[in-house]
Amino acid sequence: MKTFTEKVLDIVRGIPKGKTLTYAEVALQAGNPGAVRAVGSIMKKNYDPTVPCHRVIRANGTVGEYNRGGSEAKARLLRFEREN
DNA sequence: TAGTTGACCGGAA
DNA sequence: ATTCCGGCCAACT
Repeated sequence: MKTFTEKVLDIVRGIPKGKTLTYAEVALQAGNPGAVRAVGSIMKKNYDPTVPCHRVIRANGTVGEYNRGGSEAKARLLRFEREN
């Protein structure tokens, strides 16, 4: 049984290129459907480059925030990956 | 141990 | 359509 954090990181790590998951979806797959805030906290503190956190967006479709270049870089990365 | 914070969400005004 | 409020869970101090 891994910790919630580990699970979240693992899930995000498994997001295929060109695909985007919402924080709610990640929390759901991690086993805590209502822990979307916790997911955000975890992502913020975790700087692991093996975790494509830029593929995690809000439930309403907006990109949300990003610790590595801001929401702009995040949105542009997503668009690039999606077009490819 | 307890209180505060946050890359959120959904409903209400 | 936009703005405000409460709730939810893990990490941080």
